[in-house]
Amino acid sequence: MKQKNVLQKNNITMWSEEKIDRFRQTLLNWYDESKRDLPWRETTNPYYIWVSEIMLQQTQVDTVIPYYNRFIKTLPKISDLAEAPEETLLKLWEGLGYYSRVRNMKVAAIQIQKDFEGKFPENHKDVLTLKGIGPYTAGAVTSIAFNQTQPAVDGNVMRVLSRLFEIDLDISKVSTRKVFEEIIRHLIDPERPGDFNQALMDLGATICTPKNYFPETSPVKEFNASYLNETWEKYPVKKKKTKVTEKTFYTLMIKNEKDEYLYEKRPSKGVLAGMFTPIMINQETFKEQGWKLFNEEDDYNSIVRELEQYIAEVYKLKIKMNSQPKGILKHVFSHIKWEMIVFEALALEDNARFENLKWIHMSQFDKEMFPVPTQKVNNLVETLTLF
DNA sequence: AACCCGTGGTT
DNA sequence: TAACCAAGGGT
Repeated sequence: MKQKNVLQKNNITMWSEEKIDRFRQTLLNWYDESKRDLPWRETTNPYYIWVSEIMLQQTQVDTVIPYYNRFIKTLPKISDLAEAPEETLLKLWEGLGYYSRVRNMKVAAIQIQKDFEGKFPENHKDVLTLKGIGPYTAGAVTSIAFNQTQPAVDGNVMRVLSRLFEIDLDISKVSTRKVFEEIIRHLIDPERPGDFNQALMDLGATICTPKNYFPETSPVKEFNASYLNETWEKYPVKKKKTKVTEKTFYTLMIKNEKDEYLYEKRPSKGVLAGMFTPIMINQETFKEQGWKLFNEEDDYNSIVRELEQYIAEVYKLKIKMNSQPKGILKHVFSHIKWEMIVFEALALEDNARFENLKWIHMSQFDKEMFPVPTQKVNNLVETLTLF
């Protein structure tokens, strides 16, 4: 029995060597003329390439640029990253999201100091051992910084290739990436692998986009089977996401006599792990615990009395809440939607002394790292007069 | 394999 | 507006 390779299994016919050569030339010529000027394209320093690739995970180029510039300016060497306190790193990352990315980078920087004598590893397998670096990022860094012929298959590349070859595999599945990597191993330019990978991504980001895709404007349209067959609207195939769940929180901005506000550090796992928010009480959990004498509608009086009692019992803190919410804020995550019913409150005695609680004065807000939902609450409260 | 993890921009 | 999307990785 003859063993079928990955491409044969998926009914993908690879181009001839001659066609592959023409494709490389066409794509790289287009890239040389049309590539975007990006700060991380001014260097081959693997550390800087690494930083950019981590920031670019699930994040748009325009968002990343200022973060990237500030990050490498503040921490110009891997050793700086390895030695930086977590608060410094989180402040540099504030607003970018997916905060485990920067925590993992610190872990990886320490790995590099320990296992690779402080020098970013060149071996692809070594790179993959670094925390937070997966198949895409390993391929990106080794191809761009070290000119290795490694595939770097991201969402752009899968979209471009699925249209070029009319591939109907579901690109939301992790296993699909391997098929596209095999295609890239055939196509990648051995002289300029990093540029080749980046060219495909630029093409996906600027021309071969998800929407507003006009294939006749593509520099490689003659290679595009879905264009020639007028089937491009079918690609890429992507399973729809499940709906986001909604959660409602009574959110308490508690102020003491020193005009400081009370924040609570979230658990080390889960959403916004280890970050500060005001005290947030999940409405559902609250009800389940038997605090249910209130009815909703526009009368918050009974809710407020219960919340005051709850804070006294759970946090050992006497507070006086305003009887009406200051506002209702919404924040959408990738998979959750928060509704925050924000109340202002005064601490009648400053005896909240739990480890996870922290009083912070408004004048220190810009020095603290706050996730965006907390920033929204802060902004709301900054506009109000308490009592 | 399926789900978790932020945020901002578009349609 | 709800849904979708963006240079993914960890568990």
